[in-house]
Amino acid sequence: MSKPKPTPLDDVSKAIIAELQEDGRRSYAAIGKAVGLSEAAVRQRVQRLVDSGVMQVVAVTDPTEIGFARQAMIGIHATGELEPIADALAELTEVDYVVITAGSFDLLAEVVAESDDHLLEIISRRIRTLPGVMSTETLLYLKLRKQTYAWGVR
Amino acid sequence: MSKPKPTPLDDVSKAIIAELQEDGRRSYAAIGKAVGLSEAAVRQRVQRLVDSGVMQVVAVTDPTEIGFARQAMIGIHATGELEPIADALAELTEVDYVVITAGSFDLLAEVVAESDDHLLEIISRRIRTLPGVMSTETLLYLKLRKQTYAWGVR
DNA sequence: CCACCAAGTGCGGATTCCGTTGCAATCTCG
DNA sequence: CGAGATTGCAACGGAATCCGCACTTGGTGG
Repeated sequence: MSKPKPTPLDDVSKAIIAELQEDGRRSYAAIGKAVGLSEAAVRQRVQRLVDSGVMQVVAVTDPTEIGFARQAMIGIHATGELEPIADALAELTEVDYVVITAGSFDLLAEVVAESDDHLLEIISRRIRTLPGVMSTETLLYLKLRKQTYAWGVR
Repeated sequence: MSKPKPTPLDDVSKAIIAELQEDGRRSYAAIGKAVGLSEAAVRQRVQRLVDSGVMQVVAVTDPTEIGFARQAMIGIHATGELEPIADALAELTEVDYVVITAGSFDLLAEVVAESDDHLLEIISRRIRTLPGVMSTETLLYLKLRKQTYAWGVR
């Protein structure tokens, strides 16, 4: 939600995040015991982390398991400013991931669709028509092999 | 964790997942009210969904916020069987995302690293040396614009 | 027909959550 | 300096939640 946070994030908060990366429903009391803080303090910090947009606790799934049959990464070549294009992509509900990159593509967007038709429509009607988009390349997902959220639990 | 799950997943479970995609810490009682089930039934279903590997409730963050400065998507061209390569990539802790794709790349792997040196080491020493990997292309992330987990909350 | 299994409900008791209060350390300026 | 503001944490009590268990209910198959 917010951006004004160049805070480096202290070790205790990192430990709290690590706990919640393992199990997002772990109790504040248990986390407190693990990181050496009271339950209320943990609750406060979690609230702050969520409010500041640093962390969110959510359910994640393999989309194919819940009826989204087609997924693809779209590599995009563009001209001009990239951020407005990224913003436009981000507004599409079928696009769940947008990154600006340095490499052979200017942008990457991950698309989750219900069918081939649906996927085709998103790419050709929603994405390729955006101003600034020169060309796209579709990398259709055949198999999702790993999906982890445990950075920092090294 | 498990694979023996061709279950299509019923509407109630989808609704539960949708609730937890909005807020992973929402109470079982509140979810039960929303989907029309008792608290205990919701608890059972969530437990089952997690145990079967369909869903997990976790904290997610923007890695740059917690000290991982460099991220990149690695596009990989390979020969032979792709699954063993995907498995090998999945074993690397710095790799948080692995997909087998149909397109100009055979595999995509997302890497989270602490520094340029770290990133370089992973790519050149860990990934490019894997048997079957012919060539790689690094798409360095400049800016993560969107990261959503709310499939099904359309 | 009945045993069996899966899934749901109802019900305490233990635990957790949550708002509030109080305290100590740190910041802030005049 | 030093009074006031701010921040972060501990403590606490009432409300809500979680959790395990026993008890229905609705298929399913022998």
